[in-house]
Amino acid sequence: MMNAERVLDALGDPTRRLVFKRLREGNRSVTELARGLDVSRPAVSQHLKVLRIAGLAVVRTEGTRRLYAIDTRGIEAARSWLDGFWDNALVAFKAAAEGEAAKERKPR
Amino acid sequence: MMNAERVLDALGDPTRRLVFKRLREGNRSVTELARGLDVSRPAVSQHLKVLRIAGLAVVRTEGTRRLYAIDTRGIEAARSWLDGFWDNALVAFKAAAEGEAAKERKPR
DNA sequence: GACTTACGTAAGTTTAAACTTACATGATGT
DNA sequence: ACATCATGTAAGTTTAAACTTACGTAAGTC
Repeated sequence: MMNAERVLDALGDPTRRLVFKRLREGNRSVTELARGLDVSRPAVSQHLKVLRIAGLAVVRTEGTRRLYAIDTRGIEAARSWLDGFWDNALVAFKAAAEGEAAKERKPR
Repeated sequence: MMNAERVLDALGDPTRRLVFKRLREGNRSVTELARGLDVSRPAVSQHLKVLRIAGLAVVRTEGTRRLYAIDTRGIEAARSWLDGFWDNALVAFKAAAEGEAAKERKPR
């Protein structure tokens, strides 16, 4: 089972999310992924390692290159984690919303 | 619309996730939430602010206390964001699988 | 009105992690 | 065998953000 919290840690960085988003384009090499991003190629390599360990990316070696792609297992893990809050939260939020509505609208 | 990336940034910290998880217990004051956690009460306050801005928590003032609860909007935003990868990921995976299949066909 | 409780925030410190440079490795081409 | 390409990782630096202490404020209590 994938560790959902590890996934959230992985997705908690903007640059890493950029790398992750570029994985949608299909199988990409590290150099390709680094192109356009304003961080160095080794930095991207490190981000990919984190994504891989989190279960958000898979890698396949092809010759001298390493092609990365999205791994759905990490996504699924994060989804389940979020869903765990859904039921409980809905009740609590409803109660809070009713409390807020009863009071005068007050920003901040 | 809630900013999904802001939600992910918010959930990217372990301590903040701990606070968030404690919100499941229902409406809790800052002092209550801080109890048990190994960070100071102001630290929890700061985490709650981040959660609130991200759309993961709502607050309701009751006398001198401020009761926090889970806000489902942030959760929903994160879910949608993740779902945006789901389809693409499947496509990429398919493409990868086909590439693999083409390779598999020859050797062995 | 003084005192307490509960809290948010400012200011400064500490720490974790993101990043860079430099280097080592393994595959491919000549 | 040598050169090149693509990459991962070690080591050290830099930076962002998590944290603490100190303070100010608003609501409740005596």
